Amino acid sequence: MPLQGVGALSKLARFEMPGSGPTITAARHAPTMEDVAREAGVSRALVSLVMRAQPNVSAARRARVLEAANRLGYRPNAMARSLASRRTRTVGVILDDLRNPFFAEIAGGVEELASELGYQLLLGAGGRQARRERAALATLLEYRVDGVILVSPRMRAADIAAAASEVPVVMVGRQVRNIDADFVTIHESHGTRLVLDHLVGLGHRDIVHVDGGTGAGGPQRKAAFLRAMHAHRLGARARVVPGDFTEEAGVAAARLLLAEPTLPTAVFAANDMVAAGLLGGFDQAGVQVPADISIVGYDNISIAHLAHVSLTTVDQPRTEMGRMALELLLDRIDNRRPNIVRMVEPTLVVRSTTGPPRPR
Amino acid sequence: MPLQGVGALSKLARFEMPGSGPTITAARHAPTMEDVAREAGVSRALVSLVMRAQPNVSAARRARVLEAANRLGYRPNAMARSLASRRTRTVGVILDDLRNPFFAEIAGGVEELASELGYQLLLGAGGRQARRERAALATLLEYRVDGVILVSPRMRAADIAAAASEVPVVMVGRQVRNIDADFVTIHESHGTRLVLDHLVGLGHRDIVHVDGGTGAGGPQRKAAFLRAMHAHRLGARARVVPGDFTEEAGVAAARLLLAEPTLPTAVFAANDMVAAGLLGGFDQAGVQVPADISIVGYDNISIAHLAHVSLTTVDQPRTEMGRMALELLLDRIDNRRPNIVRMVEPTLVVRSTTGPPRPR
DNA sequence: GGTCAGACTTAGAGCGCTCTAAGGCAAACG
DNA sequence: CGTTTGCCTTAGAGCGCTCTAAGTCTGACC
Repeated sequence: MPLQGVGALSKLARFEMPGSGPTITAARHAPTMEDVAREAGVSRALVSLVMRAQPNVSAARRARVLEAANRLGYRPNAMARSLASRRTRTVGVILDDLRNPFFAEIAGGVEELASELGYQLLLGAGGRQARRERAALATLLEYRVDGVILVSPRMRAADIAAAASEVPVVMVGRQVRNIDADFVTIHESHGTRLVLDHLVGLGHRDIVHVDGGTGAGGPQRKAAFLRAMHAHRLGARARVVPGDFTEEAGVAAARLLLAEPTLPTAVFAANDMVAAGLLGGFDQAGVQVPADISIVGYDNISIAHLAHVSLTTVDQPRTEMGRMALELLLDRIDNRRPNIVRMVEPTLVVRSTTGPPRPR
Repeated sequence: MPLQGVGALSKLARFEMPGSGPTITAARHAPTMEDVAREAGVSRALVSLVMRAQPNVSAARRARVLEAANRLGYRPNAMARSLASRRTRTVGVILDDLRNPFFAEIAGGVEELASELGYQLLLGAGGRQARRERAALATLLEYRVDGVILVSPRMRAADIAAAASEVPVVMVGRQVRNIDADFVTIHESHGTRLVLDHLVGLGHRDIVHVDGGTGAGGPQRKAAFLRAMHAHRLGARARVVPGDFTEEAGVAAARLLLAEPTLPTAVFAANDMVAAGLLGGFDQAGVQVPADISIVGYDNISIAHLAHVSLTTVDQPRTEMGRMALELLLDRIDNRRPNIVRMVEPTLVVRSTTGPPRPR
């Protein structure tokens, strides 16, 4: 195994004893193609051919090179390869925060497919700040990634457009007009419609939506709720309580609703965190779910399926979205073609927080 | 903005019209240092000096170069830089699965610090398979990362040792003897002792541990439980129910305990998932927590703090562990020094699933 | 036996940058 | 007024690989 930190020494050695044979110096630094070529008794270019699994190399030569490489512990230098070939086989992923499972799961999907296809992932997080996000993107571009996946980016459209003019870009969860990129988005209103079809089908009429405020997707989901209520001829009874995608908002909403003379029969939360807060709030007040009130979440985060929670919610196939984004990106990298917008269909996962309303 | 996919064309152009001036060709490919140097009227080396923020460049020259770079939209090529400088300012992170919050949060910690220090993250996931993990590691090494962080690796020690002899390595969550690497580990038994001190302090004597089976940390946690019970002179009453770190195991354990004539007064679960399962199981049977039985988890995953769950549990500072791992790694990269083992102290987070036992 | 296509192999010029050694040039010195 | 000292700046040799153009060597064919 080569030692580290002796690069300078090895260079010296090479100059000082030019006739001492390759073996001695080869052991001092990470072996290069040159070393392998010498060991196998062929030219450097042939080694390159073998390493890239090109045809037109005789089986005998190939075996000899491979064996030499193996003997030396040769590891191709991806930097040098990328520099010469102008291809890095690396894609950049920019997301908000890995600690947010939504992003982590999308990244997981990207990673999964990337490793299957022999691509490497360069990761950058923006930590909810457009400025840091932009910096992370700039760095990725310095690494000359073959393409970039932006997951719900917060950057200004102009910044994204600039990047998209330099490198193939796929955006997940946010659509921006007039940008040369592909998109993976969720059919938002469809998910909401599924929820209301379910609730109304169970017999609910008084349905409250605890919304997500101005956060990403919040206004859209609220609008979709109102539209869907309207479609069910319940437009007049549609009610929205303000929230903000957090558990605390759910707790607060539960408190608010409990303070009123009559409870609605069902609550549709902007996401699962809010739903969890609602669950907690009602639970503490002795209100039974779903006997007294039904609750539906959105996202199907990991807590939703817990026996103790067992939340009816809308699932977004996050892993699938990640894979899809990479798929589009790689296709985009080697085919010049019109932009694609891929819609993902959410599905309803019915668990035990929903049931028919208590007869009155 | 430079167009993509016209590299060959630009090369042609350069040869065909050698006297046509640099501006025409410069617009066709991503600008290089050469282009910036020409634009600023200085040598390429000076541009390099400026780009690396080296001293000994006059302010005037520096400004002129920076301005030229900006005008051209120059972006240093990290591949070329790495190749020449033999430093990539890139660290590799290998983990099991991004979709597991435990790993995602550690990775989040690493990312956070990395971006603060101007390092880039190359990510690889093993998907619970030692083979894939090894492959991911090999790829990272081809990219000549400056160092590697292995989070709870499943690889054989020999594979890790081989990697550690090529590149600085820091391991998180697993300790291996005789490997030239640093370690970030959790003081396992301390966490368990905190739990038992808490429970015994509340007056509990009949405490059951639902263990994690043979999974990582399972046997250790079980052993720590037995030791701590012994230390409290409760060795004879210590009881372990087999589990496996999943929610289902918790549900099954609850069912098992409920089938017995008397319930223990407290249960210490191997992790929060098991605790959630216990909670669900007892809940369904109408057993009150913590009035009838206290439950303690381990990990403090995001669900633990939900109002509806509010689980007393042991927190492991995952973000901190990630940051610490990178800190050690970077220190290790530029200082040759003895290996370091950094112990992280878990803390007990008391919420509402624990209370004094019901008097009998 | 000479020729030539086709299969293999090799030489060598980059890819875009870093970094050492050497060069230029002004101010300061004797 | 010729040096010397320091500060800037430059030339140029790589870093390890890819890839085109130019070989070399067979064996088949006439």
